[in-house]
Amino acid sequence: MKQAKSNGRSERRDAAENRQRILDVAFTLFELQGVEDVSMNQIAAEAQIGSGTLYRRYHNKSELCMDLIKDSKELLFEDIEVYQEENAARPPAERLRGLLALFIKFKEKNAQLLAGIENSFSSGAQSRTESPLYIELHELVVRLFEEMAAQNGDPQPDSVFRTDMLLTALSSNSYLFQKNMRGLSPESILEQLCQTFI
Amino acid sequence: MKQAKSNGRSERRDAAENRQRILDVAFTLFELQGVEDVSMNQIAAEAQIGSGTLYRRYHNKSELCMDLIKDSKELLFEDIEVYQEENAARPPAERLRGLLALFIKFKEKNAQLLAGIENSFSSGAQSRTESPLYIELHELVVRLFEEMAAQNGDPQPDSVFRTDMLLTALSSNSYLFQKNMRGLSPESILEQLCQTFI
DNA sequence: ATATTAAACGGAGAACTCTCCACTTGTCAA
DNA sequence: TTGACAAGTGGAGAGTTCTCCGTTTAATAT
Repeated sequence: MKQAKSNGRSERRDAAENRQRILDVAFTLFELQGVEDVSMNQIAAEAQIGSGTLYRRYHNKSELCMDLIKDSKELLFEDIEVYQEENAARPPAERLRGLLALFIKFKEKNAQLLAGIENSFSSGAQSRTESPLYIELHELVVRLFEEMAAQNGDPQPDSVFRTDMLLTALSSNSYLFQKNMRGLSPESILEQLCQTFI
Repeated sequence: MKQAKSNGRSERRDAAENRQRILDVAFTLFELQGVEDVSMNQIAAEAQIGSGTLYRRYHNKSELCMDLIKDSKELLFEDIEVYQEENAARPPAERLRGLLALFIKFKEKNAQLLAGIENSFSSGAQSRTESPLYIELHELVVRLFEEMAAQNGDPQPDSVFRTDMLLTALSSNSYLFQKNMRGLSPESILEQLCQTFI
């Protein structure tokens, strides 16, 4: 994990220790009290560092959550890739459904952190749509939509737009609303999404 | 405007004056600095009231924005009603498109306040989907979708879900993303929405 | 008029996010 | 080894949102 900075010197040892401590503390605290109810201050205090140090590494809680979820995210994309390869023969619509199913499973497993990511984007800054998770997923989905459009000679419904809508529908806000207010199960959400967008 | 409270005494005169002052100050300040950059404190100070008094009337900036937008909202619904009546003969898909066009015009005219409403929902509290604007719009759109479903005997795509998706696509987040990042004009957004959801 | 009282008031202060910057400390080159 | 210095640190403090609660006051009943 050394040479973290792509240019210049490698990360200082004490800095690396602090980073690890932050991650550990955050993980534990999130587990214990829920992401929403843990403040950056609390994390800093518990990790025995100044809040400035914490903010130096993570500009906001979002970024911290992203770092915490990185491994799961990589697993997700591996799963997706395997699935896509194993089902390369099947029609793209079906492969898209498979991808969505995997993503929904991922959402269920990381609901808290994902909600934390979306709710804690600091004011004027970036949004959900600029996170690597969004961008990478977007790419994959667009490709599938374009494959679908190529098969039937339809007057190309803009794949990028359609993908944005589909992923917006899977944002924590929208997804949790469907679960909690409309009472839909993950399975029926998947079903409805396919019916609406595919 | 007296007897505002449905039960009990009428609103106190000084309270009414304060309310008006708050609204005036907020309107001016929002105009001057942008909704995002005006704090509740600032409004209270400028209106010469304690912040407690401000919060007593509006639990958060969202509610204040909602009060400020009330008149425009009513105009919107009048416009929609007129349009629906004048075009009652046309197919529901077309009427839905008309409704969306009116709503988008409304969004353009009230972009700042609407964004303020969606961004300032205080933490655990209610969301976009519980505002009267959402609920009323939802009702109208569901009706249109159901009319559409009734005409062709399709295996009823759930109108409620479809409406939620459509309105989510028109939330400030999603809408502004399409405008600013994807570079779509209001017209092309309307076009794409129809292609995707109708 | 006067008393009563629910409503309205205001501002201190708790809890938070995030910035700033003077200070400290690993690291690397000499 | 040592010294320069970029990197890292910490905590005060500015600016927010929102709550709490003792005080004031307008509207009503008497």
